[in-house]
Amino acid sequence: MFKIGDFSSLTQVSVKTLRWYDEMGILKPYRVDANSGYRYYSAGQISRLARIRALKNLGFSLEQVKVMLDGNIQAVQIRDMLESRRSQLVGQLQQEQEKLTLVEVWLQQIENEGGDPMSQYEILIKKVEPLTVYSKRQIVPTEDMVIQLLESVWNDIAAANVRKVGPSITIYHQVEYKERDLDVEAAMPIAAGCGLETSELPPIEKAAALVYYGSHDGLPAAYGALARWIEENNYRMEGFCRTLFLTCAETEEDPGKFVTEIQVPVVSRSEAFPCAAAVSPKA
Amino acid sequence: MFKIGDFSSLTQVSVKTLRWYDEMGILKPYRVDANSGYRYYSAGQISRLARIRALKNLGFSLEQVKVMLDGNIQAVQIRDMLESRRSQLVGQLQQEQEKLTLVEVWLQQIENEGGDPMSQYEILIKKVEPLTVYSKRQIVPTEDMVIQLLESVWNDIAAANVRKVGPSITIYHQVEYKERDLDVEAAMPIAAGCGLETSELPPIEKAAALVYYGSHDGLPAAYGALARWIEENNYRMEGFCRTLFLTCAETEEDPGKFVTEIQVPVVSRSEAFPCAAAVSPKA
DNA sequence: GCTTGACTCTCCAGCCACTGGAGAGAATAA
DNA sequence: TTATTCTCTCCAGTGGCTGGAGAGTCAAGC
Repeated sequence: MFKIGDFSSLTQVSVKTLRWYDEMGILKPYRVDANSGYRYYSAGQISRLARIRALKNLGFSLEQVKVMLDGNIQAVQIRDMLESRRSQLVGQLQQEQEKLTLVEVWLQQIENEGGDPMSQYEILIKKVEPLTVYSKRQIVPTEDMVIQLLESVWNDIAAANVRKVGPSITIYHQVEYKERDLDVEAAMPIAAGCGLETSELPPIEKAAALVYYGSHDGLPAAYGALARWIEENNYRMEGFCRTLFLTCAETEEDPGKFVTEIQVPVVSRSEAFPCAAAVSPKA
Repeated sequence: MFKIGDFSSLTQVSVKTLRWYDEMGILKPYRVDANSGYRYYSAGQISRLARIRALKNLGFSLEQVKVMLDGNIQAVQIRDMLESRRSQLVGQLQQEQEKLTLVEVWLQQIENEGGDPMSQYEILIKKVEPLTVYSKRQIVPTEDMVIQLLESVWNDIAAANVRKVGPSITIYHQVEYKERDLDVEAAMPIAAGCGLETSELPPIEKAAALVYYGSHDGLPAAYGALARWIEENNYRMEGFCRTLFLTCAETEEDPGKFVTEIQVPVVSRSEAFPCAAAVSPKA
């Protein structure tokens, strides 16, 4: 029988943590003195505590640990929990790996160029959620006509008296760069089920996004910069580029102050993530 | 000029988050109406928000992001922050990798053997903190004499009237297994500066630890099981093993209920961690 | 039996970066 | 003038603890 302090120095688990495990019902003391409230632990409980620490060590939450230790649980359930934990870990590992790569690329750029260290960071990798939109897709002869397609979308929405819930988007349904006969979609996010026929823009798991300031004349250069960045950061374009007109003629008068976001779907150049091979045991 | 909701759908950052950034002083609205308290954002702020999101994306805290954006900060400081973030990330990656390996080994064992899925998890990898102890080191002819060495330590401590602050420990200062002439140290954690001469047990960065129940006769088998586990989990022993007598003759009468912990220092077999190579950019 | 000091108790606040909700006021459309 | 949709502020909660305050308890020495 140990008092909490002794049990703590025995197991190298802090007194606070032991009290917390008591409160959570994950490790009740063997006996609690009714008068003083003192907690007394038995030697036999060291095992349970060791298990708790081992499971926590693998990154399970206390709630999960509780289930694994208390529920009269079968091997198959343990396996399921391990499986889901594994895929979680693989995902985390990939994410961390990506962050690390980004940090290291940035460091390299500082070493090499010494320029404004913030300048690069207009660009970020993000997940784009699926979006409900009203849209029109068409093959237009030249770039200029894209705006007219967009305007026709605005007109339809104004006519139907529907609220816009996001910025105008154009999607280029072609992988290569073309000057003529562009297959382009003009889309406007609206709420679903509001009269107009809607469609769903698919999510982009990983998009390289660049926010650009200034008139639309600069957009080709911005696309170029983004393409270069994608190359340098060991990604590969895969999918259709989107342009989001965050502000444009509708909300901003001065074209020099337009704000535009370019989204390019990408995948890591090193898919079949190099760690994945090293990960499986006894490989 | 956008109201918070519009700015939110424009940037895909939630209203709550924008309010939070306001409160934290990391992104103040362009204008706040004095009467209504309504927040109004300008298109120009999209850039700052994009930077915030990009830096957060790399895993920096809001506090750090604030410093990076507000302080008139030099390239060298940015570099330092990136450097420290990088080493942090490398550490995290290694840890996650290890967890993943442990999870996968466990999964494999379930596949192969289908036995009690919890049984393995008496064992965990942990860091052992340095410890201040009173100790005696000696070459003893046989295993049995180890107990006597330990008892002599107990006697010294009792004679000096000093409190013990942890379990008795024996350390085998030899790498190979020997039956005779063991170089062994018996140690007892005590507070520093209490009269007795103390020494410091070094920390163990990574120890495979097994908690064992039962009389000391079973210890050799436990050592064997631990050694096997280490092998299977792709570790390698490196350093001197410790035995912690969590309970023994002092606190427990029944030798069948003794609780003992074995600690074996280990290193990952795959030092020069396989991901490390894949990590550097443009490798 | 009394004092001292070490231990233990409970309860509250804080961490991080938000999310969710309540209740009240403000803006906009019909 | 509603009715609806914003927006505001304030509070609670997340996980897994750590730290601290203030009060009660235990064990040893006198």
